[in-house]
Amino acid sequence: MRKPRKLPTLHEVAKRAGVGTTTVSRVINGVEHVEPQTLARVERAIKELGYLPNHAARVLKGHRTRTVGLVVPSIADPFFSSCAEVLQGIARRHECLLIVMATHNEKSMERDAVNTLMQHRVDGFIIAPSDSESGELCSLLMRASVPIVALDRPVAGAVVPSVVADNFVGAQHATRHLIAHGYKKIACLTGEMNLFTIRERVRGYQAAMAAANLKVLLHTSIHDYASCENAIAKMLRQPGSLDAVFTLKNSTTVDAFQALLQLRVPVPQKVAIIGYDDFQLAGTVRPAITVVQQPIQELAQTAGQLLFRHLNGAAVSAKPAPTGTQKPVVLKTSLLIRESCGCRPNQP
Amino acid sequence: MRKPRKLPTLHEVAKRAGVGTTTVSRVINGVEHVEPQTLARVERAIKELGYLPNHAARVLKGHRTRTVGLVVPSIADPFFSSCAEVLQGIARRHECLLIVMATHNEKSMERDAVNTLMQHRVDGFIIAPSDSESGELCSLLMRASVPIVALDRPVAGAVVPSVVADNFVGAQHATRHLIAHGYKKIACLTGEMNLFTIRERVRGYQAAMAAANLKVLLHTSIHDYASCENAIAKMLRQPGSLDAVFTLKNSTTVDAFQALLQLRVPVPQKVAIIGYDDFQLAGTVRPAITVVQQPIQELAQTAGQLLFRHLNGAAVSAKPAPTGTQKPVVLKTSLLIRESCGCRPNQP
DNA sequence: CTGGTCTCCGGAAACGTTACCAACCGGGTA
DNA sequence: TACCCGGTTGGTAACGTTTCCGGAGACCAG
Repeated sequence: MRKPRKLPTLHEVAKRAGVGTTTVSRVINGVEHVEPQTLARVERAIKELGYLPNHAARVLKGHRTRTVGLVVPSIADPFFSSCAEVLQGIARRHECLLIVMATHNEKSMERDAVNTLMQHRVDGFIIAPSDSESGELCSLLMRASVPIVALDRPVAGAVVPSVVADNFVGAQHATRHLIAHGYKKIACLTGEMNLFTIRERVRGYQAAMAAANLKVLLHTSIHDYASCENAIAKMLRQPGSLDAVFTLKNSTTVDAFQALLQLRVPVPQKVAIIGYDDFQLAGTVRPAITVVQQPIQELAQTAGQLLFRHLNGAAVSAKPAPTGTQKPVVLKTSLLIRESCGCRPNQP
Repeated sequence: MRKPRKLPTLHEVAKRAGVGTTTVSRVINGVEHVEPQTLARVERAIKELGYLPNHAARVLKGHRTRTVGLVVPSIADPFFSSCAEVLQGIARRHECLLIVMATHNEKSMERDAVNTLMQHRVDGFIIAPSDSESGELCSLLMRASVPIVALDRPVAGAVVPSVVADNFVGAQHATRHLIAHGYKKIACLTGEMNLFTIRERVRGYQAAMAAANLKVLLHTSIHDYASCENAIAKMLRQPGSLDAVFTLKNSTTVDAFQALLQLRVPVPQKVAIIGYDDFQLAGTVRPAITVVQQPIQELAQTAGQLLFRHLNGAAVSAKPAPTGTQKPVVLKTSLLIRESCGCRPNQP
């Protein structure tokens, strides 16, 4: 019962136009040396038949698929969906199709995604690797010599070029800012510690605290609103044990802020807060929330540029970098100062 | 200089395993009638060579691509990226690949997207049509008889099944709620009026206002924060000319809310506000914002189910629906009552 | 008139896979 | 012995393109 799939082929166009298949092929590829008259005939036939070239057949013959894959933890996450949007634009400009796959930070899904993409013979990869899964990536790289660039997180045993934000400095800067305000009991609410970015941010926080001789207050098991409110309430129970909160993840920032409001803690008079990653309404809410802002657009943009430079430019040799291991491209973050850190709107 | 692209083929696997290509094909397709011993040999060869089937070649032979396309205005938009996430999950469950394309509500990009997807011979489409562009869709439908389902907005001269939210009732309900609170000067800040969803919401607003004998206050040219604040400030200048604001789009809600705060207008004591579409922090902000909540998950889910039912189930005949035109599936919205409409947390 | 260089065109061989068909091999049955 | 049959195999023709190669004219110089 499954017959209908039958689009016109190049042969049918050729027959209808009374020319050979080669000529039709030349026309759809915009090759010159075709008489204007025959060209018109062919174009008419194409239009009349509603012909659309069969991508699979083209790929099978010529070797490029004009397709690149993007592998990210989630499409719904604002950070990665922004990246996807930017990258799709870049791909479009290079007449490429972008295929986005979500891994939910699971190894098996990541493997699946890469596999699927390889079966589709994508010309290149951009991937936000779920940590320490680079073995497979590298083997794929060598085997197929398909260009890969890592986004947001470097690949562990990395010989692949990567573009990341400066998580360490970003977190360090934010923590120092709180310290400069005179806060001493600064708690850090992390996200999943198995993520490279989170670990870097923790390191930055720790470095700043250590440099100021302050005690590190790390909470690594916050995963939803309840646990967040719980942790904060617990700290508040002993007076003077909490000055400020530094949250390392978007959703945690929101949770913590909401918890502080819920617990009727004046922000920032009693407890200040800085979050990592900007979000919608962070500036609208009262008090407006100070955050570390990531250069999302630039991150995606440079990753895309890097990939397409490899794709169009010089051949990808077996040794991608003459220097050995690739230095990752590190992009600066910036502290977006609003009110929740204790600053007045127009004052540092 | 572009040599390297050379993955092992089925032939090479066959040669290495000392069997025919047919046998290898049987193995990778999990067909029975293969002796355990040869199966093992083949599987070993596959592993050793790192063989991955060439999707293009498979497609060229058998006719299904196990690929579906999703065409939406934007990937970065939370509404559509949530849809994409859900749909990708469904596709995965059906062993299909989802390809997402953004149109930015431009006709040309929509045409491009559909074209590209057709060249890739996707098995089916889910599309949020940028209005009144259904001519092409229909022609494609008939020509190629590839299943399409419309998401969020119906196709104009629709013979294609569609899944939409009840924008009319949603807006009507919200407006009535404001009216019930005693507000009389209720302004409606629309989004792009060429979008079906927005027009429906406007209709709902108008219906509710008319039923209560109230004057319609429509603002159709709000497109950013400045114009939003401007419009509100202008209305406030004449005392008693603004009771409440009903915003029809996510970003407009945020802008309007921010403008009211900026203008030091007590919300909801002086001016109430209800927005269309929920968003992060809508419940955290003070006052918490009442919104019309759309059934995003269900929208995507039923669209996906509809598509895959067509794909797997009965053949898609030339006349998709025996009844003629397709009735769209309409999903209920709900009014998420918080504070900005004038309600106290636990009171209607 | 011959030979060479253009321009325009078409035949046919790939590309990597699947599906059809035939073949082989045991062994059970007449 | 002749026959058939079910479980295993392999050869080979497609699928719709692109590309190589060669042919047919047209034109010009020697």
